[in-house]
Amino acid sequence: MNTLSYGLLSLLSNSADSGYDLMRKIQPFWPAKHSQIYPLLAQLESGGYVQHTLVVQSDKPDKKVYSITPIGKEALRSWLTEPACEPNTRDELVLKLYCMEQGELADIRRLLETRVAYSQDKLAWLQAKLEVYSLQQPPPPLGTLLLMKKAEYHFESDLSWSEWALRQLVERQNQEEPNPR
Amino acid sequence: MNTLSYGLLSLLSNSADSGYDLMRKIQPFWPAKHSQIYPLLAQLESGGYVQHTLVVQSDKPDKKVYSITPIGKEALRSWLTEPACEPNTRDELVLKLYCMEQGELADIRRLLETRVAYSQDKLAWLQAKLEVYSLQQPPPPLGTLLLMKKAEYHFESDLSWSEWALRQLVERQNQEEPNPR
DNA sequence: ACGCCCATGTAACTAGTTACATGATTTG
DNA sequence: CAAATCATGTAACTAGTTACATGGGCGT
Repeated sequence: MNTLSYGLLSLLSNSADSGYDLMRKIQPFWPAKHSQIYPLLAQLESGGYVQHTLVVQSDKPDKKVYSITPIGKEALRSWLTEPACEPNTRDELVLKLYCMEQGELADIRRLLETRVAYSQDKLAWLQAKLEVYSLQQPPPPLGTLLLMKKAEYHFESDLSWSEWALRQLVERQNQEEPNPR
Repeated sequence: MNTLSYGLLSLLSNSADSGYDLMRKIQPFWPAKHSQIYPLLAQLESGGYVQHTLVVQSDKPDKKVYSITPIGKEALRSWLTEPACEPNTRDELVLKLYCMEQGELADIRRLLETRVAYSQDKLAWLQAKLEVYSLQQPPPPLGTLLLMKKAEYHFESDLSWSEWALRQLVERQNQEEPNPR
């Protein structure tokens, strides 16, 4: 049982889902491809943590809808008593910024502009989703709200930072080419 | 050439360093163990991107100090012209929060308290480091500043979120046990 | 017609972690 | 006297990505 397995159980503890949907839902919190998820679900099923029923669809391919079992819930319960391991972030942009002196300012500027746009998109998408959730009756479980708020905090700060960084860069650029013409 | 290789080159473009030091410096931006770094450095050397000189030390074990070559700098230059891939974060805590209904509120509370303390520590450490850097003469390269500021933004937001989440949880806890005695 | 979305799976590979191995020096 | 730090490396494993494979429906 690795972290991704627990993550899948965690999603299933809120609602039954197909492997395909689990894959998309877990992306923002724990990136994983379908090729990793399908075998894990089979493994979880053979361990008795989940079970599936085949749902036949006419317009779309048939799917396996997985649901959590009492054994799965017990596994989550004991997992929750253990401390969480430290979060880790891998961001290629920061590695690039560290050696920015080696390249063209225009390239670095493009990288930062891309990041600004990315954060804006993510933030807008999240806020739309939070809006929907706030109107929902009955209100969604507290866990869901905490997650979405965490993502909102994160992208707000990422946006602020990247905008600030871009301003720093533009300042530097102006210093290097003062008084055009 | 994978991202970690470029990351090592990026660090070396600012200062020559031993594998051991590179390992510690790259941690915050791209977690990696020494067992991954040493073979990569050997590979980078055989590709002509870096070279090392043996530095004999009396009080500590001898070390190999790597420095970047013109070929390495050229590799960085072309890497900087390519777009950076999207950042990804893996945080076990969010997976745990998502299934918090399955466990005890006290356990969840402990998890959040741990996170609050963690963010506070990181933030304090960073701000001390930023303080040192601001006094430094000559000022450090812009890239370094951008990175440290990014980390500061990040831990500030993480701290705000985790404190907010903890308040939400305590509220919920009070609702469940109203008017003690 | 071409490509994307849905849906599931396996095979081959790369990336990353844990464990094994060694050994001196400093700190509690 | 035990544990941490410095320093390098390899071996064995787990985790994660890319590529291969299939196939109907839907939009342009």
